[in-house]
Parts: sequence; C-alpha cells; structure tokens
Amino acid sequence: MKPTIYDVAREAGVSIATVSKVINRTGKISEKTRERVAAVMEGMGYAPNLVATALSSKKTFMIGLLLPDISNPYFAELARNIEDRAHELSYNIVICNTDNHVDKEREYLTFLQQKGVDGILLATGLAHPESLGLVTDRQLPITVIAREVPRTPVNTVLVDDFMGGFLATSHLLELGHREIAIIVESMDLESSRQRLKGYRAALEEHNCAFHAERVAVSDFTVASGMEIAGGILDAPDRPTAVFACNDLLAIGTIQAARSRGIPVPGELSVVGFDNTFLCGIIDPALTTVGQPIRELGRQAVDLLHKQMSGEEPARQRVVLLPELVVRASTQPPLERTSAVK
Amino acid sequence: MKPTIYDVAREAGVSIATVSKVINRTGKISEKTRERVAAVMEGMGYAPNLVATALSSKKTFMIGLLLPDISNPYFAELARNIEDRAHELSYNIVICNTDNHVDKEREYLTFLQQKGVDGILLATGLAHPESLGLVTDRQLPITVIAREVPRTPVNTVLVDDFMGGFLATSHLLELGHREIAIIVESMDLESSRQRLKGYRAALEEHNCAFHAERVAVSDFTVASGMEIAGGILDAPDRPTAVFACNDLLAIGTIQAARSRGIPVPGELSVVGFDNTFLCGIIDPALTTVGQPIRELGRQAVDLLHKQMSGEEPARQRVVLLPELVVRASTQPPLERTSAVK
DNA sequence: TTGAAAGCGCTAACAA
DNA sequence: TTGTTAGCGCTTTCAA
Repeated sequence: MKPTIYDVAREAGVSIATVSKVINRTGKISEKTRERVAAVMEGMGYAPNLVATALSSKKTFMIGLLLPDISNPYFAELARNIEDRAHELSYNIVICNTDNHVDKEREYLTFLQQKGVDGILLATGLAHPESLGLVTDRQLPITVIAREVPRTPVNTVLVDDFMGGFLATSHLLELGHREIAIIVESMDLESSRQRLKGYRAALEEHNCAFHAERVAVSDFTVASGMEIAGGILDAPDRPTAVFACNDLLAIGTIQAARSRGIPVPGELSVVGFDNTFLCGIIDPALTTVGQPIRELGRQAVDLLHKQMSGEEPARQRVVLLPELVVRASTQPPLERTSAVK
Repeated sequence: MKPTIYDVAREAGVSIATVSKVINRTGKISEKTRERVAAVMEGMGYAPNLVATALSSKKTFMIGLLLPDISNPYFAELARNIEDRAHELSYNIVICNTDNHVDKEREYLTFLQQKGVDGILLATGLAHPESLGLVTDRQLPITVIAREVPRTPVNTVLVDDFMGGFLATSHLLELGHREIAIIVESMDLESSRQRLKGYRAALEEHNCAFHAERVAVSDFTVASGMEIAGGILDAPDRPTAVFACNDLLAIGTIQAARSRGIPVPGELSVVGFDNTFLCGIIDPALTTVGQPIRELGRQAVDLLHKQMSGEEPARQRVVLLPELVVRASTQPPLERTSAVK
C-alpha cells in the first residue's frame, strides 16, 4: 500500500498537520523537524495523493480543453502549445473532441465540472452561446480561443480574422487579381464571417465589385475543400484566384486544380489561412495568413491561469494580429500580365 | 454553493446513503423513494462531485496518454481514436507530450499516478525500460502502444513493423529497384529496428545485397528527413528508391528530390510508413505502409480497460497487421525500363 | 513551533 | 428497504 500522510507522521514522530506543512511549505516549521520529516518522506517513497488534496483544497490542477478535432493539424498545434504552457504552470490538460457538436460540448462541459477541473479552454464551436451558461453560471474560469462569442462577456484570445481576410485578399488584389473567390468554413462561425468581411473590405478598397456568387461555403476538411473548389473551377467564369479560409481547404483547392490540369499558381493563385506546417509540405508551397498559434495557446493559458488564481482580471479580449506569409501559390494573373505587355 | 449529497438527503428526507444508492443504482431502493430522490436531485440541479467519488472509490475515470508530440499527425490521429474509445467507456484522456525525453516521461508518470489516473497509455519512447517500473511497481494498469519494450512483460498493442518494412521493400524490389536506401527514425526504437530487419529480409529474399551505407538515421520531422535525404541524393551512387520509415520523412525526401530537380517517381520512388492523411495531400500521393491506426487506438483502450476493470487479462501482445497502400510515388526504375527495351 | 480536530463530499459495511 | 457511521487522504483553523 502506498504510504499516506499518517504513515509519515507516525514514522517521523510528528502530527499530520506538521507533515502537511512541510509538504506545502506553509506555516512555521523548525528547520530541524522539516528536515527530519523530509527525510522520512524520502525514505518511505511518499508522494501526496492529489485526489485527496483536490478534495480538501478544491484545486485539481486540471484544465479541460474543448476542441473540434485533435487530428486537425491546426488544433493539434494549438493543443501542443497549450499543453506546453499548462505544463510549465503544472496543470494537466484533458482533451475533449467535440466535432463541433453541441451535444458533445455540453456533455463534456458538465462532466468536466463534476470532475472538478480548475478551468476550461474553449476552442470549439458552441453555436449556442447559452451552453456557455453551463460554465459561467458555476463561476468556473473559462477562456475562449480563436472563437468570438458575440454579446457574451467572456475572456477571449483570438486572431484578428477581419484583418486576416483583408490581408489575404489585398495580397491577391495587389498582384492584379480581380476575380477572386472565397471559400469559408461555415457561416455559423464568427471567425468565418469576419474573414469574409475582411475580404469584402479589401475588394472595396481596391474598387473591385463584390459578387455573392464568389462566396462558397464548405467545412474544414480537405475533401470538402476539393469538392467546393471543384464547383468553382468548373464554372464558366472561373476566378483567377481563391482565398480559402483555412489551409486544409486551400489544399483541397490545389488538388481540385491539379486534377483539372489547372496549374497553380500559373492559372490559379491560392491563399490559405492558419499557416499550419502543411503549407511547407505541399507543392506549391502555400501562401497563407499566419496565425500566431503559439502565442494564442500561451496567452489563453495565461489568461485562464489568472482567473484560476483568483485574480479575476477584467474581462478582456486579447486580439493577436495575423500576418501574411507569402510562398509559392500566388502570382499575378496570366491574363493581366499579357494584357499589360 | 453547489448542492452536496447532504443537501439532497435533507431535502428528500432520507439519509445520504440512500441518495448515494440512487445515484449509483446500487443496493435495494423502493421505486417510490428512488423517484422522490431523483426528483429532488433534478430540482436542485445536483451533480455528484467526482473528486469526492474518486477519493472514496479510488477511481478517477482518467487515463494518462503519453506521446512524443501531439502536433505530429500520426500521434494526433492516434490520440483522436483513443479519446473516442475512452469517451465511449466514459473515461477522460490527459495528454502528455514527452518529446521522447526520458525526464519528461518520468515526471509525467509519477505525476499522473499522484493524480490517481486509473491507467496509462504509453505511446512514447521510454528508452530506459526501468522507467516502466515506476508504473508496474505501483500496480497501475498500463498498455504500451506501437512500441515494443523488449524483455518486459507488459500489455502491448502494436503493428508488425517487420512485416511493414518487408512489404515496403518488397514492393520496391518487385517494381525492379535494386538500389534502395532506407531512412529510419532512430535506432533506439525497437520499431525502427524491426522495420530495418524487414527491409533486410526483403532484400535477401530477392537476392539483393544489403549495403550498410544505404541505411541512414534521421528523426521524425520533415526537416530532418529532407536533410538526410539530401545527403543520400547528392551521393554519387544515388539510389533509385527510398523507403522512409514514416510519412514525414518520406515527405522530406520528396522535397529534397524536388529541390534537386529529381522527379518523383520518375527518377526516384519513395515509400513512407503510417498512412497519415498527409499521403493524400502531397504530390505525388505517397505510397506507404498503412497502420490500422484506428484499431490501434481502440484496442489499446480496450486492453487497458480490462486491466482497469480488474480482469487482469493474461499479459499479451496484440499485433495488428499493416498493409501496403500503393499510390503515385512509386514506379519501376527508369534504367531498368530502358535496359529491358 | 506543533498538534487536535473538524471538515472536503462521497462510498460501503453493517445495523436496524 | 433505509440509516448510521467509519473511512478515503489531505488542508486548515484554532489552541496549546
């Protein structure tokens, strides 16, 4: 049987209160007993039972992380950075794949609370903000990542999606493209809507008309990107460029083009979003909007940590800025080049 | 304050034991009180505090998952399947990124035990098997995934790496390749050694001499694959095919070839290992050895579950069989084709 | 500086 | 069928 605090106390000839104090370095303990108790603990191979500690101290040092799907490279990278930072602060991460399914979100949320996690990191859909009430009502610290929950006062760390959409589109416009299609993940996500707005704003700034037909809605898989992009490329008025709202969709677009013998970037420029490691893997290397994914993860943990430490920081929204990462999948449109000549 | 079992008991006019029984559906309870208590719980919005439950029942319904890096697509996919199965069995997964670093492994291992996880899933290096003692000594259920720990009686679920190496190499040999290089992840891993053995066995079976110079050691990143492959491709006696021991390395190899103007599969065939979703993303689509990653995850959880349920199944090693997935990155060597003509 | 004792919220004998 | 009670292993207040 594993030794308990009682065993240590008996062995060291002190009370459990004293042992507890040397474990936690709290209260006043003479150096002498401190050493003796420490030696006994060492000798017995004693390690505190953290479940018991959690019960009496009401801290589990666990954080629940809700995301759509850990096998999606974007979320995998995010999770990695989150876990790294959490580990530094000695918290553990419990992962929950929600598939953006409201029921699963709710289920995990209530369950995590019962398990006594100290906080929640939410990087998932949550189409129905009232689910958030499940958490906020219980005073459980929470930070939302890369998702905007409109009209809800909750701490958030995200990327300026509007700017991202603007940067991507402006890049294409500046290369000379005028026929630019956009593929968004889902109009249910505020981030998608913002990226679309950025797209429109860029068009407007370049006096380029917005056409609703240039907007296609997909989801977040390569396959769907390929399918949707296929439709776009088969249309009679095929655009010269596509802004895909995440890297997976952009890759699907490149594949759709390839299968149709449309050279990228020769006849079609493609811009992605996220700057996952996939961008460097595919051919041509993907021009994309880079999210500071490491910072996103760290800051989210730090913000949550403050709440968990009772600092109760003013509700805030930390907006990180994206940046354009130009690689090989974009170039000026052919038509234009020749027309100029 | 959240209601406790005492609040429910008082409100329903019964003892806490009775409430506990209706929560857990244990013991004999009249339908009448059962309903009344249930109604009260519902009404108060009562939910058991699982930390307390864990302390008295010694079950946390948590599983620790150790892997090198969740941002590696292979492990991300594995983690997804593991979490899915665990969730079905109502267990939560705590992820731990070890970077194959022994110190981190040990740290997580001891820590997880203190936190009272019900079991450990080990999909990470653990170069020093004695670290395993940290777990087995404490009678904590554990299952090792996709790693062989030689001379240690521990439940394991893995893929037949020897067969995988054999399949990959045979495929190349059958296409007519004779100069086949192999890039392994690390000679510290039993899986790498097995794949290498499979490679040698295939060569032998085809009466093809083994040359130690054809073996290169890398690690598990695209960058390192690119670097190592670069060395291979720049050598005077460049091989006509490369068997890379994971998809990331294979991709690095393709990139190295591309940057040198060596067409794949035209002048260089490449085979990967794992069959991650990346294979379908890159150009040319990668021929690879497919691991039944879903089964790997599920069976590991199931095997662990048996141990956690006290079934104490006979120590076993479940060996799943890989299969060759032929895509576009392999074809007969050019030289041969012309020589035959 | 140290210790006694009362929880934390639940489970599970054992009695009634 | 229901209730009493003693833990589970630790924290923390209050006295000594």
